[in-house]
Amino acid sequence: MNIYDVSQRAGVSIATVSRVLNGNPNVSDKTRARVLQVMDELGYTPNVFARGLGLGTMKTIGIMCSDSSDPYLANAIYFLERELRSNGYDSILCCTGASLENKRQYFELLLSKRVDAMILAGSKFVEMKDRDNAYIIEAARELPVMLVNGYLNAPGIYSTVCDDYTAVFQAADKLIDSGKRRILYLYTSYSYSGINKLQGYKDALASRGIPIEDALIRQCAKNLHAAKELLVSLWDEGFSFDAVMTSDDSLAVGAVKYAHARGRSIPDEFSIIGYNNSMLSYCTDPEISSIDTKIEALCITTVNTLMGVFGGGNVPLKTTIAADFIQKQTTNF
Amino acid sequence: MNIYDVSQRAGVSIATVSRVLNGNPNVSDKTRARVLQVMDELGYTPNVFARGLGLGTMKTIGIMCSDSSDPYLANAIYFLERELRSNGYDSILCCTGASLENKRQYFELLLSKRVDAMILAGSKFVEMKDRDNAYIIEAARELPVMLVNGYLNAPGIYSTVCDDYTAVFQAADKLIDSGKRRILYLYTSYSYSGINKLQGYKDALASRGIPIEDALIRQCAKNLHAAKELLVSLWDEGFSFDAVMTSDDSLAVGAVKYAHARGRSIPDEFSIIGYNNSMLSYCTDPEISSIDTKIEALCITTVNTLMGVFGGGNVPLKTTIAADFIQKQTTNF
DNA sequence: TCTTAGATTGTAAGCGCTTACAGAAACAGT
DNA sequence: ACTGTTTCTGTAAGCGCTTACAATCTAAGA
Repeated sequence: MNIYDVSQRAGVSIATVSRVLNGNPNVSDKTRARVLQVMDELGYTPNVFARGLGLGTMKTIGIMCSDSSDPYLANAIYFLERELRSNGYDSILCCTGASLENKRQYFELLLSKRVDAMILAGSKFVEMKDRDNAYIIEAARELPVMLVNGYLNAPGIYSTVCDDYTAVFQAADKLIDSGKRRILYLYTSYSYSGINKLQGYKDALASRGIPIEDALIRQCAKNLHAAKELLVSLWDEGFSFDAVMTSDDSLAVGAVKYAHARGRSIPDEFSIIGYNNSMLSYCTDPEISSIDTKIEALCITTVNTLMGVFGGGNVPLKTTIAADFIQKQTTNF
Repeated sequence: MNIYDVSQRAGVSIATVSRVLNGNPNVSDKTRARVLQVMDELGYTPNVFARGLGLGTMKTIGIMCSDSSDPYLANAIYFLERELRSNGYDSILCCTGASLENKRQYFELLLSKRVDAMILAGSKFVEMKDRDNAYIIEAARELPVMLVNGYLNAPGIYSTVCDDYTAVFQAADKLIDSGKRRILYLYTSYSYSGINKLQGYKDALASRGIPIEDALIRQCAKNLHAAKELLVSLWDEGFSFDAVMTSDDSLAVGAVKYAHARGRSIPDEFSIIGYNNSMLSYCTDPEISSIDTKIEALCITTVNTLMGVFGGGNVPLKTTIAADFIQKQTTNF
């Protein structure tokens, strides 16, 4: 059943039906009502392909995320999806994995689907080397590219970021207030937000006159057991520390396990601060104090910004949202 | 740039280009090579709308899940997506939330997008009341509907399920072997798999001559704190139990918290078995023994079955996959 | 060299919709 | 009643692709 059937039954031309479909005001109320009724009677739904062909758009946004099984990103997907839908857009999801080549490939794939915009969820999409981001920058000339928690300075690329720097700075500051001096910093990768977090840590220490020791700053696979083992081995080597901040909750879970394994008492003797305030931070005993990056707000802002771009409004290229420190049981502020 | 440009440049007709695009064998090798080269030179990608219009399909599968932030479903999404893509299909994801009305609505939405099939991930899509499933059964007359871990007996509905019954039966049996007699069963909902799990529990007890007490079978919100509170209050009321099995890892995490709160020693005095073997079960200390439902295998099978359906093969309506018991630290088998 | 089947390619008619443009209808002003 | 406007509707030309069918070419056999 197609637009022609509807037009026949309603006794009008297909152009009129199409106008009704598209909310064109040049249709008399009477005609519009009749057409709508016929559509309803027939249970007509327009063919999206034909529509897309004519309009050149299918009201679909491409969402890329590096790993939907990361609870943080899974949440992001959920919120992005919900917000897009409430604005009348659908989404095509691509989980790219970590490899740059995959990201490029999936990106192309989404572009070939003629999506109206791309949302890259998670900071993993911005590479350190500029030339590795060329494919994004180039695409942004054709369609809006939205980065959730990432930043690239190029026309057509809109960023919604969390103020990770301040969040970590303040959290570290509180740790220092609570008497900690040897604060370990565990991070998983040098992404846009990863760099900001690390800088927040360094500046907080510096601002309190605490020397920054490279040995206290450690990279670690994003895996709770890896984090636990790292801390255990550092400790067993005699390396001392009285708190740990991590760039991700999963590492903080590992820190709790380390503390249990080596009998360190939390939070007084040993404090832990995670990041993302994900479900993981509620699973351990004690529950992990963590930084809530307001993922829902980030996603809402991202979609609102995108709609602004579609609407032709003058939209800021970068929006920053403040994070919240969520005090649970691994700190005693 | 379109197929016409390519045809011009390659000195052939658009029909030939189209044939190359579709892998039609009636093209000489020489011509094919030339066309492919021109496509490459021009960076040509076919317009999906036009293609969809012509073919009546866009090689897109609708995926519905009730909640992508559930780690189990997030994983499912990841695997489904990956498998579909490797078969040349894209996916449109819808996270429906719990309400039946939403599910219906999103279902319609995906149908209107002319997806080639629907995958419903998670057992939450099969309602207890048959008439609430009517919309699915009806849709299955038009296009394949795949249930991941759910079962509906109707033409066109293909199920890939985990053998939850046996998994729970055997796990309960081992608990009994290890000396437990008062085994609490915590479940979140009466879904297809929920019913099977519960039956496995009951039959295991019955087969060992242990009476089934209704008071030992408890429903609980899917929330670790709710589970903890439930156990704490049962215990404080003097209700005794020496093990707990849950229909979801999140409840098992709550059980660990309860054990810590009330000083019960795991696993000897108190054993815990979770379900899904998700990341949550690795976060606690001790880590939770859990049942691995082979989500990856389920997803692979689902997609393979779907491809079989597309290929016109004779495909079983229901495939069952065995689960694995993963022994960690909350049991001592 | 002439046929002829088989391989290859081209022509043109859709697929269902949008929309520029033209035409009809309605209405007000004279 | 006659124009000039304004409002509404219809016609028809795409959008870029697929594919049935017709046309052409090739090469083997007579």
